[in-house]
Amino acid sequence: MITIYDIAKLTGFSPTTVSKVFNDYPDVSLKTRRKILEAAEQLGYLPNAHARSLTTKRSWTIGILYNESSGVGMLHPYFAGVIEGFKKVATSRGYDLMFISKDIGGKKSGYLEHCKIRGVDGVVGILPDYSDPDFTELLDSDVPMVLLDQESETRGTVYSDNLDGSIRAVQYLYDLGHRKIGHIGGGNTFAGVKRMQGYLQAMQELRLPICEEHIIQGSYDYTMESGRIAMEQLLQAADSPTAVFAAGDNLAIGAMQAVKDHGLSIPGDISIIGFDDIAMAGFLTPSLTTVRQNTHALGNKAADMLIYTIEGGTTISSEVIPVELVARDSCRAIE
Amino acid sequence: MITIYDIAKLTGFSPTTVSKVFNDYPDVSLKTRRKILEAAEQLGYLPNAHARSLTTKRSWTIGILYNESSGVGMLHPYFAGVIEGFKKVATSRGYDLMFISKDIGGKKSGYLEHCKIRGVDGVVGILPDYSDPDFTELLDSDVPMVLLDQESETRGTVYSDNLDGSIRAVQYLYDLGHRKIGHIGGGNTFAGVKRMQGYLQAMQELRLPICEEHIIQGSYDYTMESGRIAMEQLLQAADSPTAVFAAGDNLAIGAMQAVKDHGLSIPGDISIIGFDDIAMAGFLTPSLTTVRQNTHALGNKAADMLIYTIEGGTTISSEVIPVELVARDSCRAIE
DNA sequence: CTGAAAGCGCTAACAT
DNA sequence: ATGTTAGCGCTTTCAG
Repeated sequence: MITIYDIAKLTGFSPTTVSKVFNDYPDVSLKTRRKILEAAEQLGYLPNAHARSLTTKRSWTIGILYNESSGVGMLHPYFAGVIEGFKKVATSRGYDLMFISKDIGGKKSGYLEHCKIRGVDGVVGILPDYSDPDFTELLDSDVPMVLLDQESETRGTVYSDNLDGSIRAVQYLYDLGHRKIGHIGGGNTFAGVKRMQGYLQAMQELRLPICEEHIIQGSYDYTMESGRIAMEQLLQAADSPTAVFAAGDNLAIGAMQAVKDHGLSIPGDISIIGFDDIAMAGFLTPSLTTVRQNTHALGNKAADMLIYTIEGGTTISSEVIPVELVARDSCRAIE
Repeated sequence: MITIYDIAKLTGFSPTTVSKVFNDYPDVSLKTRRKILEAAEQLGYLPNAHARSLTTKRSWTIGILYNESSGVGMLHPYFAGVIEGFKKVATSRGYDLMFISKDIGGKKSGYLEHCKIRGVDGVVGILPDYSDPDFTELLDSDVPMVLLDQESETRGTVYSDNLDGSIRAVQYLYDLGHRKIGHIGGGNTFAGVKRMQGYLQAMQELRLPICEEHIIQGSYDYTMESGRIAMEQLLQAADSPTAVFAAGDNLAIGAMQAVKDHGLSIPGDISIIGFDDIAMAGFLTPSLTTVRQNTHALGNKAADMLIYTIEGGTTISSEVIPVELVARDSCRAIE
């Protein structure tokens, strides 16, 4: 391995000067800088990140926390989209991304321990359930952090405008003439709660009766299967809804299947609207009307915030990313 | 930060002995070991991975190479599934995962450079196109590596049995009575080529005429949109096929949409079979018959191989993971 | 069984 | 503008 000492030897300068060149110190003459750079090129020098981190206490690494236990995490397009967006700005700002699991070195440990051992500069959390005690330990630590889909007194957070999106979804169905509007919820997750809240609020504002039978919780991991089961229940209801707002596209897809299984048509018999706008939404039959989350913007913003914090900023803010209703074919006007 | 020196001071032993305890050296008395462990616990000691890596030249980090330029990468369920599987075994063996991009430190560089600077112990590649010159540089290096969806003389590789899967897909359609079987290809990717080959081979073995008009390439990134476009072309064909084998589920989904857009029914007018078995497949209407790739096994196997290589093993092998035909509703028997 | 000493590659005061 | 020195936290001979 080529080190700065090799370059120093070759050029006759000291290792310090060599180091200065690579760190863009101003107090190196242009001539020296050139010589050193040339020698580095010639020798094929590459810096050693570990050595650098050891002295500077900066690893230029950001940890990604995500749900590993439930199958969801990575496999959900939402997660993938956010990470894509996050990675783009993190990379451009010089940071690399590392997955932080509860285990390290093949042994059980915890998020905080893992972060400390790896010396990550900060962490981005994308979890459905932030109440995990192992997570709160990290939350109470001094590790810079930004959270997706969460509110916090002490940390920056980023999330979609779930409330607005839900209200618009219900309003949209209302405008199409629907009065019996059901909801398939996203369980006790941050987004699930917010969307439920938006649904309830919209129903109230529109002076629509809120019928308990028309509100069914899907699972916290937004699986299609749980959407299917929820819709089954909705269809059992005495006076089943003419339209359903599902808290996630996967839930909506499961719901669509249940409707079809009952020999009913979408949107003929029941209109369905989802939340997310996963890539698939436009390719379903019928194509799914949904509330689009801007996952890319979510990721971008989260990275901006985290890096700001890492680099000394201190604002604790909540960034709310606007959503957009995408009208397709799964809802129809009635009456 | 608590270091081994703090523990040494507290217990009265030398830093060396402390280090030995954490590295499970046998030549430390049980009593000493206990005292040191206790002190470590009490002080809240956590090792510093950078310092350790600096001396040992082992980072316990594995780099993930994936396609960042095309939007595909991370967003495709295939990728996510493989990484999930990979991560599980890597984590259990003590390794963490880091994304390796072409950039590092916010500057353009290259995969190899990035790997060297970060000192990863090995790399797993999941790329559609391994001919990227920036990648071949890494391929020619001494960095331990395993490749997905690729064959190589010098590196371990893991891939699904694309040939077998494709042959079975065609055979399945044949058994249902189909004789005019079209193919939507996965472009010039490893999997695309293999699946095309399987299609052609099966057609020949079944003594079915191979009609150029019935073979259309989708895009190398397997987008639904490209599947839709390909199917449009297939429908223009003078004597359009009664069944289509698509090289990926996304392609199949796009194809299904095109068929429906033409007022035709699946499987009434045209049968379609895909490849992948993404989570969505069973929830489409009609549900999609497809060839299931075991992404989890792919990831597991790749991790096993890579770690074996990292830890001194030298076998260069290709591991082929079996696939499975999942019959659903998008294909029907004719005549 | 325990410890002293050296060194991994780099950076940061602090001279000069 | 350049160099000296010390040290980041840990492991590894090698001696005792």
